[in-house]
Amino acid sequence: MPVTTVDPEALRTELRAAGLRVTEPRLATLGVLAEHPHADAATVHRHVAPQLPGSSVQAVYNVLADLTDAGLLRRIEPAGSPARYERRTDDNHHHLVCTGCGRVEDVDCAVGAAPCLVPSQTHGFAVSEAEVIFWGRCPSCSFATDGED
Amino acid sequence: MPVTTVDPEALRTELRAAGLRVTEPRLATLGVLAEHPHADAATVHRHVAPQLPGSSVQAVYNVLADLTDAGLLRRIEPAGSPARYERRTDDNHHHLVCTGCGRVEDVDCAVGAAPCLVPSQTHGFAVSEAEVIFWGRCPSCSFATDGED
DNA sequence: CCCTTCCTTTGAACAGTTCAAAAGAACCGG
DNA sequence: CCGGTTCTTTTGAACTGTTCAAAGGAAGGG
Repeated sequence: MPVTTVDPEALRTELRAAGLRVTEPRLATLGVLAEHPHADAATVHRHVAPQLPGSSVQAVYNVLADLTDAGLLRRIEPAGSPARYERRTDDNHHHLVCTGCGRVEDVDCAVGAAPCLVPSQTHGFAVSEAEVIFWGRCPSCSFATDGED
Repeated sequence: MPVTTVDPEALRTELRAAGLRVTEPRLATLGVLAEHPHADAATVHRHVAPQLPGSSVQAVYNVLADLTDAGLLRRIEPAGSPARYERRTDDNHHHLVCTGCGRVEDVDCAVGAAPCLVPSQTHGFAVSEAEVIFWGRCPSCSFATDGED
């Protein structure tokens, strides 16, 4: 199951397998996310627009929502950032988010399956997933700590 | 360092210690959060309003922002929920969030100090905190899984 | 090739939050 | 105890990111 493919043929297959129709906006969106992981809706639209003149931001939102529902995309919402989307849905990994610029990087999880962590108290909850976000300063922002905050 | 105090005297001391002036809106907000941990801005306002007639939602936002900056409150933003605030700032604990109703519960962290977890790859980031959110269904929502989703 | 279903577009609306200026209250000094 | 300065609150509006709804258009099965 390729996860960062840009090959249109593979994208077609992925869409069909998920029970979705193959359309240009969807192919373009998946293509953009393959090259720009963790892009938000506005970023996806910015990169999709040149290939699909006249496409709207709302169209991107629709596509992203459909693909997310179908399990082809995973949506992450770090505090203070707009929602971001990524194609790595098959593994359980975590994120490293820069408190300065919002940059997001993937961090592999030691345990492959969710939930990789178990809470010490469950309060009766049926826990399905453990979401981990590591907050820190990326290399670029570490040098510019003065003016910030 | 009391953390769930409603005693006005202790709240005063806390504010002064943080270098903030003691005002009714702030005392009321801290009081509400002591009784309703993980309340969002609207909820805080709803509980503050009766004691302080004429207070606005914006006033609550200001107070919450000030107290958060001063370190008296911690702000958490689970995906899909408005920002929530809590008074437990001195320990490093995590959260259990219900995917059905958004209910939030505290989960103690095995390791007291942040970051309690270390990422397997740092990508050059200076990691300061590991935020963990356990997603699941609370007891009430577990019974009503049918209609949902 | 047609029909049904799903998708995209368009336009508007919405929630949560933030911004800015003026009025008011808290604290420090005398 | 009182005045002045500084910090807070109020008021009103604006903004971002996102969602909703109706109508036109395209994809895919027969």
